Amino acid sequence: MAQPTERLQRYLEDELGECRSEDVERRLDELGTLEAALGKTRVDAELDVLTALGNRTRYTLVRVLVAAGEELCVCELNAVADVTESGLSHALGRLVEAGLLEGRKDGRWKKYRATDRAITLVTVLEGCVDGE
Amino acid sequence: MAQPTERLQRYLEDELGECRSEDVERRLDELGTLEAALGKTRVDAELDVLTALGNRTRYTLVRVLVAAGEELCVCELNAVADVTESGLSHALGRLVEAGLLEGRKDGRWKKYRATDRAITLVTVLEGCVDGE
DNA sequence: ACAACGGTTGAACAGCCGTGCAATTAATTT
DNA sequence: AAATTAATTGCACGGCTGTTCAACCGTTGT
Repeated sequence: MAQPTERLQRYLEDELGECRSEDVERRLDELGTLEAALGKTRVDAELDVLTALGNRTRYTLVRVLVAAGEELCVCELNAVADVTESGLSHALGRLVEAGLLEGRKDGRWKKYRATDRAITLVTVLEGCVDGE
Repeated sequence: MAQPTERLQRYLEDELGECRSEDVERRLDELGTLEAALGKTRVDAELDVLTALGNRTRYTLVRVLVAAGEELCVCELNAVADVTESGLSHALGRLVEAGLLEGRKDGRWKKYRATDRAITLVTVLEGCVDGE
């Protein structure tokens, strides 16, 4: 949303053959609508999920929990994640916050399992990445 | 992979009632297998995609291009992304590298469109996040 | 050939993010 | 009740990442 509308003007002239300033306005409006249709709240939520997954420690945890197909104890996950117990806890917290894991306290142990959201995302990612 | 195998030992005693050191070995092996099955190369590729998407500028670009359903010129995208032209270029480059966009040079203009991978991921994300 | 334009690239800097340390809470055991 | 254990939390620091600025390349037009 800077002022270089001139470039867009020239581009539209190239594409349409002709271009009045109202054409530029219209195009800008279309693009604005396209962007607005995303919805900031929604994008924020999706970004939260993406950034939660976009880290080796956290992604590995999710992947393992999905693969396990059952809940695992923190002390078990500790053997998987290459971080301090503290770091592990931070990671798990972030993932719960993003709705990718669910935690359950069982006596003095705490167990985590992957949510449907996590399962779906990991499965799709696995499917569409690396077919290459 | 630290030395606190003792905690896992105690946990397994709790779970199984009884636990010999070979049980701990077995569990550690299971967890190791689970982790190894992920495949470092694959995880790396997936992380690359996730970190590429996990940024407001880049994710917005992908979202817009998917919603547009057609290729858009850099000068059009410039109206959408809230960054310098240079920043825009960096973002687009990163997305191409992650296999989320494809670029095509058309005369003096350059156009980008979303790949199938991007379409799939955005669609799924939109579907499983924020139904809440 | 030169100038202008569209877009990219590399370097540099600011701000964020992941991790570890130390202290803390909650549950269990003695 | 005190001590031990499992796990979390706040803080601080180092490193990574996103952005901008400036210089550059390729194409188009004169």
